[in-house]
Formats: sequence, structure tokens, C-alpha cells
Amino acid sequence: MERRFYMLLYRTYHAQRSVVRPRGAALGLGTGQPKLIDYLSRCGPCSQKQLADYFEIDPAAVCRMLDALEKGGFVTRGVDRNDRRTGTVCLTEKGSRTAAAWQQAAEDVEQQMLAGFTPEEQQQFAEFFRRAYRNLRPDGKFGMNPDDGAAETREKE
Amino acid sequence: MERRFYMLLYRTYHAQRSVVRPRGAALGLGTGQPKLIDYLSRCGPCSQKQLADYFEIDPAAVCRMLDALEKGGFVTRGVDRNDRRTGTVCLTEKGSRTAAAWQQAAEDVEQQMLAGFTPEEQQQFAEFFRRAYRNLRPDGKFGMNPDDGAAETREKE
DNA sequence: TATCAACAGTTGACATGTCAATCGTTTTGT
DNA sequence: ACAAAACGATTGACATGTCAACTGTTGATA
Repeated sequence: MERRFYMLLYRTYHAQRSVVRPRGAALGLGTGQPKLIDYLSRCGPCSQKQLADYFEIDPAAVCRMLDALEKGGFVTRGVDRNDRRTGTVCLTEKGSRTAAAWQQAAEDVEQQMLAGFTPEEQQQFAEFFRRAYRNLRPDGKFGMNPDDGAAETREKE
Repeated sequence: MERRFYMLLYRTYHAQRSVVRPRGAALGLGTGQPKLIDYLSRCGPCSQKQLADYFEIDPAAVCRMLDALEKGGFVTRGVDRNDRRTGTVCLTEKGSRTAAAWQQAAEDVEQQMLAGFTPEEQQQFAEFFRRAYRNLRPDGKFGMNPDDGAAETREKE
């Protein structure tokens, strides 16, 4: 067996991606796009910076995925009236429907991945992930909750 | 907390990558290249197909990473005398030294990721990965052992 | 034996991530 | 009030993965 944890993580992630990709593609989405519309459907309209911060990815990546989502009619981009640097990303009707469909797909993938895990094991597995994650980004805030993002939004007022 | 396992996996993987990247870069390697020279240093010269099969990635990705490794002087590419379709990838002296240095880096990253995990927890975490992996690729062989790759090579004779 | 299918490798086009540079807007400091 | 700095978004260039098409070699079959 592969003894390196970094390879276990790498390979499990890639296996997941190979399962996730066709589910997203069936909805007209690329690999990275579902998480964006999922966030938008949970937390409502937000800026691109918020998306980049929440997922801890480069704003450039967000920008290009939104280009694709916009072209596909899943989101619209506007400009914040109070700060014209900032864009406001909104789900369209189609985007909302797709986000709902995606949630079902995500459920399916999760069920497949965790088949045979008891609830206690699932709990433990999740806890391991969180600990490993924290170890890997000791200085980064652990923003793994969509509600955190929404909270930040509210704070701005 | 993020309740979706697929996001836990995604985010932990990305956190790891952000730690791994600079370690590889310090050796002149891209993100995906260390695993290739690691495999070569463990299992000896092999074909590109073997690398693609072992890591379950597209042969095209292997081809381009080897382009970079070759340009960097880490590997050489030859042609199999018995089958001129097949290339033979060999580590150079520099490649071997770099592979050894990478193993230390990988050790460090692993230590960081698993800080605070008891040996039993590490064992369990690894087992969870393997189960999840198998659930995600029910039809794929679980080739997570470099020795498996070597075994396949031997079988060919 | 001559053809056809399978195979290894390469290349092109795309997606998603990185970093670095740029553009226009806002905020800050004097 | 103005100059400088910070900031959000965008774009270009690169790495690594996907798939699809192509090349050349090998092997199987009629």
C-alpha cells in the first residue's frame, strides 16, 4: 500500500474528482463551478473576493469560472453601488435550479464515497480532515462554513 | 463547519498542495513532478504508460511532466528495443539526488499534516482513505503500492 | 502476406489552479 | 484636496489534469 499520506490524499481526491466531474458535466458545469453556485445558493449574492476568500483560491480562478458560469447563464455579474471596484455575483433562475440539482448529485457522491462507513466513522473521518487541514494552514482561518461567509457579509453593514 | 465530505477532501487536498508546492519548487520541480521521480527512484526505469497507469492519470499529463523533467535534466527518455512504440524513462544522477531530497520534504509535509495524530489515528485515517478510494473506483484496481507497479513489470516477461 | 485493430506516445484545445502585472476605484495620510 | 497606497477585478503566462485526434509500431486475422 501507498504509505505516503500525501499520496493517499492526492489519489483519493483524484478518484473523487473523476466521479464528480461527470455529475457536474451533466448539469453543464465544469469541475470547479458547482462549489461556486452551491455557495451562492446558500449565502446569496456576494463579491468575487468573498468567493475567493471562502474557498481560498486565487481571485483569477474565480474570475474565470464566473466567466464560464455567466456565459452559461447560471449567474449574472453586477457592480456594487457603494464600491464600484466590487462586483456582485447573483444566481439566475437557471443557476438556482442547477444548484439544487447539484446538491442531489453531491449527496449521491458522498453516499458512494462513504458507503460502509458507520455514522461514527464518518464523524471521525471528518474530524481527521479538519485536524489535518488545520495543521496544514496554521495561520489561515478555518473558513469551512458557508455561514461564516454570510456572517462576514453581514458584518459589512 | 463545512458538512460536505467532498468539500472536506477538496479543501484538505488544496491545503496540502499549497504546502507541497514550495517544497517541490525549491528543488526545481512542479507540483506533479515529485511523484514521478519518486516512483522512478523506487521502481527503476519504466515506460510512460506504467506511470500513467500507476497514478491513474492521463498519459498526456505524464508526457508533459516528463517534457519538463527532461528539460530540467532530471530524467532521460529512450526507446524500448523490443517495442519501439514504448519509451523508457530513466532517472539521471541529478534526478536521483532530487528524488532523495524530495523524500525528506515529503516526510516533513507528512509530519506537519499529521501533527497531533497518535499512531493509531494515523492508521485509522489511512484506512479511511483506502476505503473511500475503493468506494470511488469500484472497478479500478487499487494500485496504491509502488511494488504493485514493479510486479506488473515483472509479469510482462 | 496484407490489412486492420490495438497500442504507446504526442499534440491541440479546454478547465482550474498558480503568480505577476495592469486598470480603475477607494482610502489614507499630509 | 491631492498624492500615494491599498484594493477588487481582470488578463497573460504557466502547470497539471481532462478528452480527442493523430503518428508510428506491433500484433492479429483473413
